[in-house]
Amino acid sequence: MEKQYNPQEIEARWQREWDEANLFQTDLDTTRPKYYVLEMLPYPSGTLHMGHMRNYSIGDALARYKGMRGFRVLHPMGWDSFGLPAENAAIKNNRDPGEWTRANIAAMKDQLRRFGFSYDWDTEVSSCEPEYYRWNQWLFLKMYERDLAYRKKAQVNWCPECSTVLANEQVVDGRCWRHEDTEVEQRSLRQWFLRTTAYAQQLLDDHEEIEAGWPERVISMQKHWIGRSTGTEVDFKLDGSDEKVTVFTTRVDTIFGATCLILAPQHAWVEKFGLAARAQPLIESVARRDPADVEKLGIDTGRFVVNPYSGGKMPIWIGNFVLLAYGTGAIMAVPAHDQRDFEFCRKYGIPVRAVIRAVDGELADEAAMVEAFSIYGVAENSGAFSGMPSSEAIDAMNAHGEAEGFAKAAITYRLRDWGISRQRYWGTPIPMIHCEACGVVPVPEKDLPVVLPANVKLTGTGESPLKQVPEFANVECPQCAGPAQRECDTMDTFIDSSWYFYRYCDPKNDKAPFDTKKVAGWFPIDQYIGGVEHAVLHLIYARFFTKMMRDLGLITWNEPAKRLFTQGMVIRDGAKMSKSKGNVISADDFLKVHGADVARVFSLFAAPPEKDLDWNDAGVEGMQRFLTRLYRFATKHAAEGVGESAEPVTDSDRALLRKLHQTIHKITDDFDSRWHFNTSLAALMELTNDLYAQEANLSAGVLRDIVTKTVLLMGPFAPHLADELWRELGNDGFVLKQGWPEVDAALAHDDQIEIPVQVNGKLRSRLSVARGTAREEVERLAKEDSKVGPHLAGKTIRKVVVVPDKMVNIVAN
RNA sequence: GCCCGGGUGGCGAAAUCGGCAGACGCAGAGGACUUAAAAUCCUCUGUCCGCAAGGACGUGUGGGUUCGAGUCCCACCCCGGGCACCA
Repeated sequence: MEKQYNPQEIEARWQREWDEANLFQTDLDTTRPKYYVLEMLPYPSGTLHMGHMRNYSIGDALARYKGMRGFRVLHPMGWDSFGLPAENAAIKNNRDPGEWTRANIAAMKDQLRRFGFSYDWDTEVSSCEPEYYRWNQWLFLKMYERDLAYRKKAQVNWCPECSTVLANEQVVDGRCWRHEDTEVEQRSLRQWFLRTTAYAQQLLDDHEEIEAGWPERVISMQKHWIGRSTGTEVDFKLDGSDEKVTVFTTRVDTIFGATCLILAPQHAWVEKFGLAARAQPLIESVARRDPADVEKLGIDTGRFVVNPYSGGKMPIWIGNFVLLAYGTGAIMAVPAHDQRDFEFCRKYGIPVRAVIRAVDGELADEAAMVEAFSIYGVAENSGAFSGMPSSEAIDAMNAHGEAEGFAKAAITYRLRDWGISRQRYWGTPIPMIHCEACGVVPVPEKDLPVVLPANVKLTGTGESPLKQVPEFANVECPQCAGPAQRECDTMDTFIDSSWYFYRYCDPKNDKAPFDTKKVAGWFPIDQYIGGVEHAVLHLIYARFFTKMMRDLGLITWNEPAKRLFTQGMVIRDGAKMSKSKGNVISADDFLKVHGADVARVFSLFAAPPEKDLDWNDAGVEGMQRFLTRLYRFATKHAAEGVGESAEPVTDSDRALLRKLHQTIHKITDDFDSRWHFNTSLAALMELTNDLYAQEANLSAGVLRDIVTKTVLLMGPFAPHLADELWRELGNDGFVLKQGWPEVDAALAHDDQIEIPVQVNGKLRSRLSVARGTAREEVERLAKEDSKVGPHLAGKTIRKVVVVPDKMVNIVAN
């Protein structure tokens, strides 16, 4: 009997049934192949947005598909629950961040449940709980033991709005990644760092292992971020002294053309020369500006260095375009062969000396130069190296410098060590103690976790809030038992998300971050899914942590995730959904009006998952119509054909069975290769349309077979509807526990096919022929075709191209 | 400036290996049912010429390769993203 589709009623009922049956519990039976599908865990802001919903709809479709294909699936979810929003909300509303966070988690978990995502909540992880963050602390201690965690005074990025330090990765165009309008300041603070640079080369090399499964874009962004360049480090002696300054250059072949040495304004020698105050305006002149708009500024220090290759004296300058953080913070300026140096030297009247000529040309006339000649050529006026091509000169000069002890080949990375100290409350306490007598002392492992104290007064002044808590801050030194101070900074929350995916495999372990054997049974992650905005933050940190944990002996592999998928953003009215733009669709409202299945199907249908999705309310109606059509058809015929043969009798039977099996083939292929679920759903719509069109001509048993398999195919996309119809058809159990429908190649096969006939590449007719018709026969039919004839009149056939079962092209003139 | 993507109807898109461009959905037009509306169902819908049959044109622009190009090659234009005074 045809029924009315009532998604809200159906969805609530099935969510209850799934819970009661523990349907999503992870199967630990190791006889079946495993599949680990992971979606990036959310920050518990309190409400799920449509970007999350899209991310999880993709992951859930995959998880359910793999489940139906016979894999035991690990499909976990958790909470990246430390972080500033909780603290800011606490200051604003005078509420405990923990209480606020846990209430948000409860609300979002309920929303996830109401979307019907197949998460195993027994593996849930929440990073703000001591059961989790104690292992952040433990890992930190292990890194400290291996000198991978260290403390140093450093120029750091300070966001006045966040009142805390930011990692380089969290600074975007000189502004805070959380506050687009807030300019980041530089402060000199003592901070904890993780030695990510120790893994720079491995992070690059191991791209090879993941290249096949990660988007090229992400790999290329990471390569650029790590920024390896090969070159030479050269020591220049201060004239009249034995002190040296080192510069890094990729073009040592140009060194005979160096006419001055330029220090970054923050370089140690600037202070040494007593010029720090004068150099300050140079620092400010480049702060948060587009480099193209910044005029080059310099200060002559009046000092000189000696060029170790040429023996010549070169003045030392300070320049605003030299970066302290890259290379050694000092450069040799070769104006003739570097455009930036050229601009600087011309402005300040520093000589230009050409030493590289084009391979088939002459040395440039320095006085007439209007721009630098910056490509490889042949060295001239370069002592013993004259006449050598650039690359040869580089090798020879490296060898010479190394022999003489003033230079050596070197590799420089753009990647910096990861500053992780945050002067905030809602994060993992750094497990260190400062003792006046013993210095920095690690908290003994047995004293972990260092628990974040509750009821802390938050003021947002920029001082670490934990300093205001004497019972936390004042502690006995573990070494000498004297009075000591705890480290009161907390860890960057990106630490939390750098290894959470391991914890899912063993979430309740209180002896170790995880059991090595348990994670080995699930890793690597078969498919990781999340937003591309994490390409250089989270995804570099996560790879770094995996390598570090491998070196600690916790795991044995190099890379956490075999495959990564980055889905597009959800856009509405031409902009990313955001509160400030007022174009947000609330998940709760949507569930009330349309239900979960409509949301899921719409988000998968409206665009292929890697592209941005334009949210369109009319399109949503269309998906509702599709689900309703399928529901009505299935319920109308639910009782028919039980126990009857599914052998085709009528032509309609054969046509629809063919369509069904072609659809199964297509969707299976989409899941296994391209993930173009928009076309999977289009195929299911076509099948549904055909069912309606042939409704009266189908044998009951065939109709039942087709409807049953269509319901199974819908399982990954609209799981509530699928289970409801599965039950309506008189079946037991859940769609998720059924096998994925098999393609019957014989049924999918078309015997009679239509092939286009072209004359000179233009479509003129179509032939209906049996599949496999011989070339000659097709050619004969094409030439005799009544629609083709007029186009051949008066012409000579020069050639006939026949692609069997595909097309015919008659070339004539 | 450098590195990635991308450009197809009114809109979201499809065309997976060089072989019928525009599947599927939205929007629109017309019709059926209805006292009426909603819902549902049916038909049409790239542009131009034509009563029609049919024809011409058509995947950012210009060239090229090919029997045949949205797809491959060269040059260019535009849009989006990433990085950016990286020595």
